Amino acid sequence: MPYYDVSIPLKLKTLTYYYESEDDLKGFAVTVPLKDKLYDGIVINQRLDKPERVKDVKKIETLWGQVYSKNFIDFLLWMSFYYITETGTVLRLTFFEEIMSYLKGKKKQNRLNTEHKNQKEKNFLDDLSINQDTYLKIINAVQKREYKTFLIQSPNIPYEMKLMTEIAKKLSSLNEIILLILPEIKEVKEIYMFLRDKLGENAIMLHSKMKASECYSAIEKIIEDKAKIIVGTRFALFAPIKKLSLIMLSQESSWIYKAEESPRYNTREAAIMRGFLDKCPVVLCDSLPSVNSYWNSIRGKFEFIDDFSQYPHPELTIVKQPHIGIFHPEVLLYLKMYEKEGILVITPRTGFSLLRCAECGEVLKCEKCSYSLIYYKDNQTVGCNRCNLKTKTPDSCPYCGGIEIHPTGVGVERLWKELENIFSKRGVSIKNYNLENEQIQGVFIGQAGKIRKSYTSQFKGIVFVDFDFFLSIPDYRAVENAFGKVLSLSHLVKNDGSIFIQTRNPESEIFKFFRSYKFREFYLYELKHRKEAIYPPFVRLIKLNIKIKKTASEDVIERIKNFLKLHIQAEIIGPLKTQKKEEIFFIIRSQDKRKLIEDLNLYIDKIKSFRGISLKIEVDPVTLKV
DNA sequence: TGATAGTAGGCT
DNA sequence: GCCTACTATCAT
Repeated sequence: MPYYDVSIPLKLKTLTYYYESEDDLKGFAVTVPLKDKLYDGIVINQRLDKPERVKDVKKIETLWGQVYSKNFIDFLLWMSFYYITETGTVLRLTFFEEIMSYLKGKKKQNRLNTEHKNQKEKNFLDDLSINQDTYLKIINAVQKREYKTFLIQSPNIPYEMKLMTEIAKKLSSLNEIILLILPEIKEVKEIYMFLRDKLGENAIMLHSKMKASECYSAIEKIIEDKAKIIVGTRFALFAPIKKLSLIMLSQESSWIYKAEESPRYNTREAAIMRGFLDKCPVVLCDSLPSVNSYWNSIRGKFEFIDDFSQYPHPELTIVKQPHIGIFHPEVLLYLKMYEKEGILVITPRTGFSLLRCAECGEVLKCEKCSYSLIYYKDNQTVGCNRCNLKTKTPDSCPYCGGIEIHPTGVGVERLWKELENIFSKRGVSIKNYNLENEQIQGVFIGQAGKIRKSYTSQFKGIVFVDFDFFLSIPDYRAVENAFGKVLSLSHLVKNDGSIFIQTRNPESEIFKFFRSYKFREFYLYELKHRKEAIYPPFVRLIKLNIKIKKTASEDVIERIKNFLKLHIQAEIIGPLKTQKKEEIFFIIRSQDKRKLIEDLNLYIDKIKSFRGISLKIEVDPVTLKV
């Protein structure tokens, strides 16, 4: 009697059912009984015997037909294995609900047509050009129908978008189905609009802010093979496309690609695996590819394409952040010379500044979470961005009692004041940079984390103030991220423009790579350091987050640690504290990357069964902080 | 000692 | 996701 493992979109692993059919039902939608209810699920695989421990195997109630390809099921299984989660949790990412309502014929009532107005006479993408060699390489790779990953270092983000649209145009004319993924919804819409103008109904959009009915009709088009180009956010990687020809990922190093809920997958890694299983090429683009991806190109796993050096770039100047005043004289001069052509000044934080005790040199920190406190000069308060707490500015240093506390570092408030001082007499307007398509004239202020990328506005220059903040973030990827940020904004600068970076330590080794865009040396430097510090990509890190409930016995943590040490052949770091008292985490580190995941899959149920805890697992964590 | 609430475990 | 069985707590 044939048995089938069925996954149901619940936090649940596969369950076994039988069905009188010798067919391989892998990828079929089915309805099965569970407890005393019926659930829809998907057949994951066929098996000859029932699992030993199960007494009565129930029967598959209804067979709905094949909805996922076998490759796609393998992709789900890989997701479940690699991220150490139940198959059901992964299944929930795959538009299963939409597929079932399609099969059951419950077509959504008001087919909200996403018909868009044939507006836009001109799009910023029209004028851009791309490297024809790169274009042809990708088209050729698609026609070979083999897995292969390209890593393209792009000159800027608009270039990536243009490359995507050109390739989409060509491949849709050849009847290929391609998936374009970008980090932000705004960017997805931009490309979608452009492609809709050129290619009409062939292009569809998929992102998490779409209405249920819009999402449904998108999935319907995919099922009926009417969609040739699927453009979306990471959400779209799990679209039930039967035969993919190409996956392209813009800004592969973006932190937005990391899912924040279980399964905490990394879109880049998942996209590569989907391409591998579907036997199609994967193209990763970034102006500053992640160290991880670059390493993969060094060791021959990816083909590296340098389109960055094919195009001119703004001059990058690194100057000393002065102790008094905010701007280096050279920067000040530049501001005064080019203020009419538009200059964007970027600071890492809100408020006026941080505070530092002149006696002991400590920067004032939040008592609860030890984040640096932000000083708001106007109302004489200090606040913690993480805990959202605001208190009166202390009169004395909490560490040494000293009474000389000075502002240090630069925030938005302080920038405003300084720029007003410099420019008020000259009648120059100072504005917050947040609107799109604004007339660029005068001096703009932006806070690094909040800048929304525009693809049309162009400045004469960008100035990064207090850049050291980005480098001091406690994350092994801080350097990579800091310079990634600079390059991801470089398209906002005209070709004859300049980017200034103000730092307290301009002699530092890392800046020498960026002065002349010497990326290879940067990567080698960074990789050397990671190897020495035993960090990825040379090892695998897994974070185990443990919430301790009231019912837990006092020594659970100790017992879990002993269990891990006994069964997992890896370095167990922790328990480490989080800012929440009832939550701790372990970092598990191993050079045998595959074995670590295998071992954890083996023992995860045992770890979960410790009483009074709830466990969250994160493979390849983005940051070691919580 | 039984009602009640909150929670942990299993489902094939 | 949902049902059930368990246990801690408290009023009776």
